[in-house]
Amino acid sequence: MRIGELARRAGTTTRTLRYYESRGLLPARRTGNGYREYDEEDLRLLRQIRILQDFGFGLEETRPFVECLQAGHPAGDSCPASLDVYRAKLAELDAVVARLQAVRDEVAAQLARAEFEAAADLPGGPEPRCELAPHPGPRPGRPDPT
Amino acid sequence: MRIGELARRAGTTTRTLRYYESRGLLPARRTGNGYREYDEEDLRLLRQIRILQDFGFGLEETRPFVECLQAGHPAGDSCPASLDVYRAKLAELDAVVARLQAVRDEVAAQLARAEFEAAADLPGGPEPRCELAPHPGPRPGRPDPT
DNA sequence: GCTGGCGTTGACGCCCACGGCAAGGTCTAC
DNA sequence: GTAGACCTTGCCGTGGGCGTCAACGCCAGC
Repeated sequence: MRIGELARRAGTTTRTLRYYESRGLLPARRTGNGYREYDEEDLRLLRQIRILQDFGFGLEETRPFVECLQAGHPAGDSCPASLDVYRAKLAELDAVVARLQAVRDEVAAQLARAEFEAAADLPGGPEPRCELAPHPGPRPGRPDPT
Repeated sequence: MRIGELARRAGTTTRTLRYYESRGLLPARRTGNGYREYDEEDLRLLRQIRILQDFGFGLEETRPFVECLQAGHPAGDSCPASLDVYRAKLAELDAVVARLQAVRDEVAAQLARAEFEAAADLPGGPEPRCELAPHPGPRPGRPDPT
């Protein structure tokens, strides 16, 4: 099949397939007129790439899976190199999630504090500020020059 | 103070400060010779930007905080617009964390399955494959959650 | 005067996975 | 013979937050 059909069947674009080939990820045979020629095996490789891409894997990270399939293994993750990528991605995801969770909690704390201070400033007196603002400053809103 | 000193005191670079100015985030006065001139208030604004940047806020998301300080408020998050940014970022972080967590679990499941299949293939006979790869289609045994 | 350390603007590079467009070649159908 | 659907290569654009020159101006010290 040619590039357009492969793209349609894999739910992607010809531009993407040409990009993969330029990266050496999905090489194509050529017909006499220079057109790229693909087969069902290429469709399998491509689907493997797309699955991993959907998971957020980088293109280079999909390479071991593709090479594993090209080597004739039953699945893209039948090879040790693919498992290593799985493990590395898992560790990376754990690290990212932990970091984002920490940021999330910090932002939540800042929001709670700021909301509390706003509520303390508006209705009652300026009393609660004695602990929250260490040194005296200009109290409420000044006339803004804009 | 001039741009180099401000950059040093804020732990950033002159390139960054010029970039902020080009974005209209941290405008600078100019001395007679064209040099940028900053004061302590600019340092406060810059520190506010840096804190939020470290949290992963985009530059545009820091703008309400900077404007809040410029308007004379005691803190960058003393204004409703800043609180809105906090809330939006919180929701965004929750969504991202949930998505990454789901991907993480999926990758963990794929890894466990692939490791199991590899262990089943290596030591014993090729028996277990009769169920895992019955026909040459892509049969990675995905959990099919939906 | 000359060196060196500051400052200025402008422009390009980077990363990543493509999208979009231009200018052309190729094949099929009518 | 011609429309139009496909294909080719090549190059620029995208977004975010800067890094890294390049080429020049300003100023202090010796």
